[in-house]
Amino acid sequence: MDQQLQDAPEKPAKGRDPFPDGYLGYLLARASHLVNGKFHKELAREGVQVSTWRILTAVLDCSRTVTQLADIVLMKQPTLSKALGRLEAEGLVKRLRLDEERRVVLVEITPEGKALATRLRDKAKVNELYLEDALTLREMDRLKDTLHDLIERFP
Amino acid sequence: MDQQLQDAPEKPAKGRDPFPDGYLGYLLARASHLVNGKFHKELAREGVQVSTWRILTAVLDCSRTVTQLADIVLMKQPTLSKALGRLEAEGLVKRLRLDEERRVVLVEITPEGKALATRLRDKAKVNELYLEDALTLREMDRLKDTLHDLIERFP
DNA sequence: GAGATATGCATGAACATTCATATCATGACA
DNA sequence: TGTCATGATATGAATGTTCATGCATATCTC
Repeated sequence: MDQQLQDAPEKPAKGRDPFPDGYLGYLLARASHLVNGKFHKELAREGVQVSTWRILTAVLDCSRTVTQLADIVLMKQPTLSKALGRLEAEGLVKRLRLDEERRVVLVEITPEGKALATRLRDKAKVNELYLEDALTLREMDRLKDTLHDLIERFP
Repeated sequence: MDQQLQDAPEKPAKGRDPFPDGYLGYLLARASHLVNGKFHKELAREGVQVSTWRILTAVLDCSRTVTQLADIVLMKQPTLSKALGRLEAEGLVKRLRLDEERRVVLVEITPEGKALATRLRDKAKVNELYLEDALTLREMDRLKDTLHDLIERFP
């Protein structure tokens, strides 16, 4: 048992993996945690919450309704509504109720929000460059394509 | 702007994506959310928490220290300590302080825990079969290899 | 071998997320 | 037009997570 404790579990050797190492769900979670975690720490250093980053980025180029946005940013709708409250209080987004369909709220970024989002997005792009130490550009593109397919086709 | 609101944002067409769709961090998060989310709903139906599933699976084949385990299950150490308290109260794991190194706590699965974990793991394997509707086995293997490489080599 | 430093885990208070449900708007239809 | 089913968003209470920190143990240095 001591031997099992000594080697670092975070980097399982390719090939063995009983579980959860060979389980795609785990690999995806781990890769996501790793890649995003690095950037999230940068955000934390700037005092920016992850939800702020996700939301602003998602509405930077185009306004979205709350429900659409919840799907994009991978949050439950109530979680998002509360996060929007915070962002609105900070003046980073505005909520507008649509006239044509008064149940719907459109989330729109403010100039302040746009400034912050643009700055963060640039940092994120830099962060993505670190990936080139781990994967070739070819592998990256293939990985992105595969993930796109998975996302589009998963039941 | 209406047009942008009408089409489903969750399935971006391959090729366009300014941001975040073309951002690998987002694709990984989304794929992980999708694949794991489906299984997590199954767990919820059985009244099993995600943390329970992750922890039990991680110690099913081999005991781990708290710190090791926190890394494996992608949780912060305090979060894990509290989850372990719950699991221990339910009789699914035991915590043993090591004699050789009395700072360290070893987390060991109990027979009850093993029974539950085995059952859940089987369900997870079934869940993974759904992936075959989205990706070929070849693509799956390649994806797993790429993720392994990414995890091993990311700075 | 005593003091300084580091490591592993636990815990309380602050904060975020979630579930269930409320609220309000819309559309269908009798 | 009034009622009902449905949809979009908000909110309160319960729950979970995290940060900061505490305590105990181990290691290092002189």
